[in-house]
Amino acid sequence: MNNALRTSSIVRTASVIKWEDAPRSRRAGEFFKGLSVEAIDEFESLAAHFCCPAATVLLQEDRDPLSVMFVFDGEVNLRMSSYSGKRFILGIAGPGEILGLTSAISGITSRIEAETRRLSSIASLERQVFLDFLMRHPTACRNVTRELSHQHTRTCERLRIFGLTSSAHGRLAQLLLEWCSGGRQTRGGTRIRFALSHAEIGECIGTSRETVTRALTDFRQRNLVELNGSILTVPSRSALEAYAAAS
Amino acid sequence: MNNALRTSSIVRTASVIKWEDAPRSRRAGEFFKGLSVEAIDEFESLAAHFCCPAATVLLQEDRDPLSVMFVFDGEVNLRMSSYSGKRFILGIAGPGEILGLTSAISGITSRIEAETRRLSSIASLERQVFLDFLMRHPTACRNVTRELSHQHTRTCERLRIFGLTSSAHGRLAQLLLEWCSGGRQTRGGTRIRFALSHAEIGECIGTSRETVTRALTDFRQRNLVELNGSILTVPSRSALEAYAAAS
DNA sequence: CGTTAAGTTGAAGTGAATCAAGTACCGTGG
DNA sequence: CCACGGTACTTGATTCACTTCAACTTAACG
Repeated sequence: MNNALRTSSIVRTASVIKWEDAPRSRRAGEFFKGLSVEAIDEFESLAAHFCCPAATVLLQEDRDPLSVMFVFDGEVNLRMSSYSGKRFILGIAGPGEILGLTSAISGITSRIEAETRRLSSIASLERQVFLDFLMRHPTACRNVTRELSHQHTRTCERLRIFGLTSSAHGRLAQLLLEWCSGGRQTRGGTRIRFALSHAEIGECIGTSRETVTRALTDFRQRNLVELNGSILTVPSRSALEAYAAAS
Repeated sequence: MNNALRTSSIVRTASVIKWEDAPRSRRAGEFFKGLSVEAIDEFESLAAHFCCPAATVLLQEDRDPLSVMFVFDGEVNLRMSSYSGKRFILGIAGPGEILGLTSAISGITSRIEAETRRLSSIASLERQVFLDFLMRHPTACRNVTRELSHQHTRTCERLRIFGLTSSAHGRLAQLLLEWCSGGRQTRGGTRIRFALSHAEIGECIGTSRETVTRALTDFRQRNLVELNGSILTVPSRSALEAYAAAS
């Protein structure tokens, strides 16, 4: 997994041929789909590559609205925070996702903060350089459009949880269902990795640590979930859906 | 204002010259910016124009994900609703906005419903026709990208209200501040038109009718707002901001 | 002038935040 | 090996804001 953390320059000097296989796989996500080798090469020459340790702030509210970051490897917390210190997690960006895209396009300072959860590999472009690149490559522009609509869909789903589900238990159920989509189907149910602490889960659904604990123990008693260490299993997704709908 | 409700065919037969002035002004919004006369003409030939009365459902959850609608005139409620009957208003789309854009681009069925608030003038394109149009006109594609990022920004702002402000009073204050951006600055404060009922405001911020009433009377007593019929005045925006931050 | 929708106000019930105390689980260093 | 400190988790008691239900007032409209 850490292979991907090698900087591009190393890959480049190794072999030009590799541009068409190995690096291509490294470039997950909408943006690089269908781009010509020349376009990717150009992108590579424009981007600044770097790795950063966990808890590195990549984007901050009202600051640095002028660059776009591509996540090649790692995990990045996307969060919002208020002046009163309250904050919440909008989602977690993984490989292939683009940070600061919305504000780069519109020019409006976004109020989303990005912070790495662990060692991550990032490529950064200045806003104007990025926009010029899009002008030269209509395919990239179309990909960005698609990526934006994915991001918007995700934000809408999160808003849906907040807007339509008033109870904390219901919101947690919804969140687990959302995570189930990315989980592994096994006999015994859908299995998902449970990397977040109760506090962070609370930040995802806008509740306190304690409420998350209580809700999870409640779910366990109802046999809606099973917890073994950091592995969470949902025996019956439809049962959880029914619970979520009822709350 | 209802002039714009004339269908395009009428405008067309009237005079070809008018294509370059009057209709251009009718086409508010990101999408038509910088488009050539030929491109707009092509768009016009592809689009189905129609007017619809208030309370017409334009887009429905899980239905009709295959068309894009351009609002030329009128107001359209954007809302989400759950199977349990609960629903909330995400925002109100006006002239120049595009409905169903996100789902048309990504192909994922969006869960946003659109319903006219009053007599509205709409142009509709089938999804694939729209996508083909974008392929032929890179400028339109770029405009769509910008429009998408605006929509995303708005969704984020709404999510911000839900995620960061736990009290209903605080959320109302935030909503009013959001509306202030589109209000008129006068001596005496920022004046905004207040077209929504208390019930609808409640749906915007996820609270009950009664709570909205109580919060508004509270705000009046604190001199944070003044209410005269359907005109709401915010004497000091900063005072309201301070209140919102404190809650 | 009567009917319907919207707004107002009160009282009761409840879900969740908060505070507080205690437990389990690490890795560290004596 | 065990004491130690830190973090995450658990559980209980209290408090409060909001929902809900209900009665009532006001406004809107044919």
